[in-house]
Amino acid sequence: MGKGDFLGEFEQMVLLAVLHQDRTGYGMSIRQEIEARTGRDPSIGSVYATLDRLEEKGLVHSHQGASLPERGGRARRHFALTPEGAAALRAVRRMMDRMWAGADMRGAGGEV
Amino acid sequence: MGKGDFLGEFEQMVLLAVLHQDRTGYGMSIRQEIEARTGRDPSIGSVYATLDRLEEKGLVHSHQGASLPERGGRARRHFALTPEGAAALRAVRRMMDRMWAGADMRGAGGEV
DNA sequence: CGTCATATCTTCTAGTTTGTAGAAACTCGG
DNA sequence: CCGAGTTTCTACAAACTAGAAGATATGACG
Repeated sequence: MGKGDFLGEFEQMVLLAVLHQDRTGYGMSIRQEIEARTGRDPSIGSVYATLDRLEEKGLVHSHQGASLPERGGRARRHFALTPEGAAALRAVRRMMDRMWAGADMRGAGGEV
Repeated sequence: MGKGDFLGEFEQMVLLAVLHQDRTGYGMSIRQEIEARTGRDPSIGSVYATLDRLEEKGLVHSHQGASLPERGGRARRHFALTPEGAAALRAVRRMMDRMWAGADMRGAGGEV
């Protein structure tokens, strides 16, 4: 019924960013990973909101980082992919691959 | 501000289905294309809602089909990709490729 | 002919989930 | 206490969803 059976667009990006920084990534660094790769500039709030949703769904797991930041601040919350998260990523990838299969962009949107 | 600068997940799928059936596709057939390729079973209402949104954004163009259906019913509304739609598709593809680049799923979600 | 039953297709309505941004709160070192 | 680095909260906009309602053509049947 719900739409919650699939990954939204931004959820995919965040999940991939978590994968790229497995176990070491936290809010800020994940935001940066996305920015560096895509040029998008999501607000930090968006990232956390999505991260929280992904954790609720069991696709991601978080734990408090040891507090040894040298330079002050609140303890980091590190994220890691769960097996379910990895599976969701593979599933969405498979779906999109099928949708793209045979796509011919030459002349798309041509003569009206 | 809005999120509307990018393509949502389902918007991507619909846009690709339109591409695959360029100029001949209409609500029902587009729904089927998605189902056939991905196994998803979106309601027809979802498809039209998304198609309308895409047309508003100028990514898709629609026109009434000639009424020669042999077997009664309302006239079909055919869809085609616009140049902007093709560009949006290429853009989202590029973004996702960058997010996936170097993704290593081996052992992802491993030892907790 | 007329109008009705039926098949196709589209539009409308109403609600949930995702995505967004910015402000507020927390926590550490100095 | 103050400033820097982080996370959480609040409030709203956009995307997604399903199903019911509306529209429009054809063929049947009197």
